[in-house]
Amino acid sequence: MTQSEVAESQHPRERVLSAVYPLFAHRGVRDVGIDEIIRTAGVAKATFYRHFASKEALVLAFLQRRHEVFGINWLLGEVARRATTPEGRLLAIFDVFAEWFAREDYEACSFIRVMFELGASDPAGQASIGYLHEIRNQIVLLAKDAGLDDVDGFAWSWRILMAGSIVTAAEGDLGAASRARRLAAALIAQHRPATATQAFHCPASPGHHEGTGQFRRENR
Amino acid sequence: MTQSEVAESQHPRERVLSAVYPLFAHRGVRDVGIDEIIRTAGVAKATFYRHFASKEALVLAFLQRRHEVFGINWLLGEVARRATTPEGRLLAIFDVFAEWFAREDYEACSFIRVMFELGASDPAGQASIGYLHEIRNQIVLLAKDAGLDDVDGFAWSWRILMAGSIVTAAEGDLGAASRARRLAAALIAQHRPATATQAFHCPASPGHHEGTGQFRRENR
DNA sequence: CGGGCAAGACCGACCGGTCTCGCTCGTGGC
DNA sequence: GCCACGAGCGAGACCGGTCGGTCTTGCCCG
Repeated sequence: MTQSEVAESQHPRERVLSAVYPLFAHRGVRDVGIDEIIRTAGVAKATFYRHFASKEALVLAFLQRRHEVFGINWLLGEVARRATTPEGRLLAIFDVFAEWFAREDYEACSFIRVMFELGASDPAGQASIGYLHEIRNQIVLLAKDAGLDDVDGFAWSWRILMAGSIVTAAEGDLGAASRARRLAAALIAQHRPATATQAFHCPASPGHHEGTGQFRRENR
Repeated sequence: MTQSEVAESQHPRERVLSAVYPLFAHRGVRDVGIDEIIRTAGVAKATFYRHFASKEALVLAFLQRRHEVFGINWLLGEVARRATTPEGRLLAIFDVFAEWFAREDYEACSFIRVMFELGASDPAGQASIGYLHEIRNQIVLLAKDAGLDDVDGFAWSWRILMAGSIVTAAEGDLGAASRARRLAAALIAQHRPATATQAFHCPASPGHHEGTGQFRRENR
């Protein structure tokens, strides 16, 4: 193997995965057909199906790739470069988001998009939800590091801010990240134990249950 | 006309719209084909195309219908039934959301789903973003009623909470609405003018711009 | 020589969209 | 009051294109 050419002389499976990544990430899953995939990857159709049992298998592999290169672990690394304290690392998530949202080819979160595109009952939708839960679990660990109260409820609320800013950024809000950061700071204050908890006014909601870490909805 | 039968003896366009509504709302737009639509509506294909120029035109009509029967005006009505004060009406949004999320056939926000499914450059995606902006504009008016500061930034932040809870509810958080409500209360406190503004600690972010009402991203 | 490959023909199913049939029913001329 | 007409309709054949997926061919390289 000459190793020259471009970098295309890799394993066909790898060529397919790296070719399909931007297509799926930017345009979603259903809009990209097999023919376009193999054309972009420069791979024969038979070769594609030697390495992937079906398009669904490719989608699952894409989601895993997304999780590996642009998921929570990548985010935790970025966050660690920017802050040293546990609370600072939490808030730094939205500084990373600010750079992400500012990209002119901002493509939002593939897990959320696939969950909506294919539905929660589809295997790829289930996998997406699984990765989103993995993100939330890491938030739980960060919250524990920060010594916060009710880390599970905190992580769910944190996910609201992450998902909400991702969506409103796609809607067109250029300041979504900084807005979410302000809300995140308030959320941290709400979950700081004992000393100087919430000093702000929280109007009561009649018949308003607490809503702790409860979970699970049957797939539609 | 006997007027009996069922209630199906309406105008074909209306039959198509009411038949397609649950299909699009629950399964998205691309998953539902023309053949299934006309079969469900009990309408001939030629009749369908007499009333809709294309499937895209049907999607646009669906979005408009969604906006009319389940959009911001419906939400404002529900909210008015539950609260009298401006701040109470704002917070009541998440009480309505709590009931919405609890439905076993919860289908999330069609505007967000279509925006992600078709992309921001697609006409239907553009229309969806337009309806989302209309929602935000009504939040601005509610915020003005409540006498809050920076109503535009407030409305964007409020949309973060709405969109975020919608997404995390789809992920499986049964308490998304009450969590968002708590955050919303903190957001209102942040935007209450002068008297007793934020008493909580908001850690500084190095090089962190303010992020006011700026807006607009070019369609990808 | 043989396994993995690129190229691409081929498959049935379905896509969005057009067009041809009859049938029905409301309407206007008489 | 009657009837012929025509618009609108349901049913469905049909169109080219594309979908995901299979299979054949011939090449290249170990």
